[in-house]
Amino acid sequence: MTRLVLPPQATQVGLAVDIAAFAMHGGELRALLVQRGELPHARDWALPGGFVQPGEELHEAALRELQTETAVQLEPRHLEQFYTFGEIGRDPRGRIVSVAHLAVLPHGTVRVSGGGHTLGAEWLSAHHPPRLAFDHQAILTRALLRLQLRLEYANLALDFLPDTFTLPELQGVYEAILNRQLDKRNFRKRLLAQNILTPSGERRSGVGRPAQLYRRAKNVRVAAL
Amino acid sequence: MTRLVLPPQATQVGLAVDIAAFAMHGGELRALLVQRGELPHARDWALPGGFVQPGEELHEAALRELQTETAVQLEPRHLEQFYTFGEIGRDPRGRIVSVAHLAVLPHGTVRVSGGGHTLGAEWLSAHHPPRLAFDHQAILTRALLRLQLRLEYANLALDFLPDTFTLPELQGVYEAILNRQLDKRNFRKRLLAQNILTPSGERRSGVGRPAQLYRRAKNVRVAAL
DNA sequence: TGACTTGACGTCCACCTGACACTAACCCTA
DNA sequence: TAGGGTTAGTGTCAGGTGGACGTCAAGTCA
Repeated sequence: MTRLVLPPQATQVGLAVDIAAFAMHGGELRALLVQRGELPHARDWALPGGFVQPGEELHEAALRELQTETAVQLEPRHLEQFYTFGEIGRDPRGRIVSVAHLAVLPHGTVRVSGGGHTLGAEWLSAHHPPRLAFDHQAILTRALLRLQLRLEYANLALDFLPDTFTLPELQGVYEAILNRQLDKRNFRKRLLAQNILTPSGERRSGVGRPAQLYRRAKNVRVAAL
Repeated sequence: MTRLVLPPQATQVGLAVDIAAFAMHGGELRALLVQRGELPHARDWALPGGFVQPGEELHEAALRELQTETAVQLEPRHLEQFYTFGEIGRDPRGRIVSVAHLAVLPHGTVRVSGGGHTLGAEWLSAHHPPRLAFDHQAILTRALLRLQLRLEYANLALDFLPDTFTLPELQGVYEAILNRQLDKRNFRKRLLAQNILTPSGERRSGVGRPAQLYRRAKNVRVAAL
């Protein structure tokens, strides 16, 4: 085979991935953020992410960075590439192109800890995050939009909850993601009509009337981003 | 300011853009393809595209490549980045990441000519293209899906037509993009209800009953991808 | 036991969508 | 000039969807 070389005008750039990972926490939609330990933007909050290594696929890099920076282990199906940020000047270190990924964290993956070059990792408000490094606010905003779009078709919300859950809890997830209130009755009607929930038979007590517990119906395909 | 350097593990990759450009031609949806003049995949058909140059934004690179390879001059608003293809091995020359763009060619931009390193440029069937180089078939397929999605909300179809057009012509655009037949009466109902068309008063003769000519209504924002 | 809290439920209306068949206007040819 | 060919143009009905809305039910707790 003929020896092939890159043409000289091919720009060499740094290739990175960033991950906007979401979960429910305290009845609120939260994003997984890390506090940077290095320049540039040391001590600022940022999305987890980093450089793709040679021989590594984009989604592999995203999973690895998530793992090392926040100790979150994620399955590939919870990850979706959604936009690539390549603007000149977005990173002071040079031309760095970042392929941004959206991640939905299944309930239980919530324990995080800093690692790698970070000072720590935390779940912070997705709709009102602190000041973010680089162009990460733009990335987060776009990720939220995508998440809201996805919510409509895929039965994505179930991933935010444990195996069994009540309808009001599920509604809470929708409201947290969409950032607006929904009507109780219409919500039930819609969700139950989809036949993706089966009552577990048990009920959950608390304040007020106990709620029926549901689980994902047997034949329902798990949501893939 | 502290001197910043890229960390050593940062993968340097070739950064490219590819463009899936669509137009109507002969009552059919067509994609703009070029015949490669160089290895690899010499003489194969491919999407127009190429390497991003230093100091060049992604969308600028896309517009430039389109211009040099196909002589098509396009406004930025007709261009939308939609997915990034970065799989290892997608290009035999090494790690090359391509940011794929979707382009809608306004009517009249149809004259093309080969240029750059290509043997020629042509409008070929979008739904049944020839064998394509690299992973360009996957890119094209994804672009088509995005185009179909976009068609629903944005009033994207108008860009495929000249200033004045008939309703049957517009319906033809929808059908070509969606790749299925639509009902005349329902189509008219839907489109006219949107108040984005105004009758020009004139009519177009041909075979059969002359059709009313319409134009884009005054206050309608032009579709932006 | 009564007040409070939260869950559960049904109806109505507006709107949208899709299915469906006939008439109208023009051209061309015999 | 009459008739056939061809395409444009129109309305109705049924079913489904989505949103607005109030009331009763089942617990907890003081």
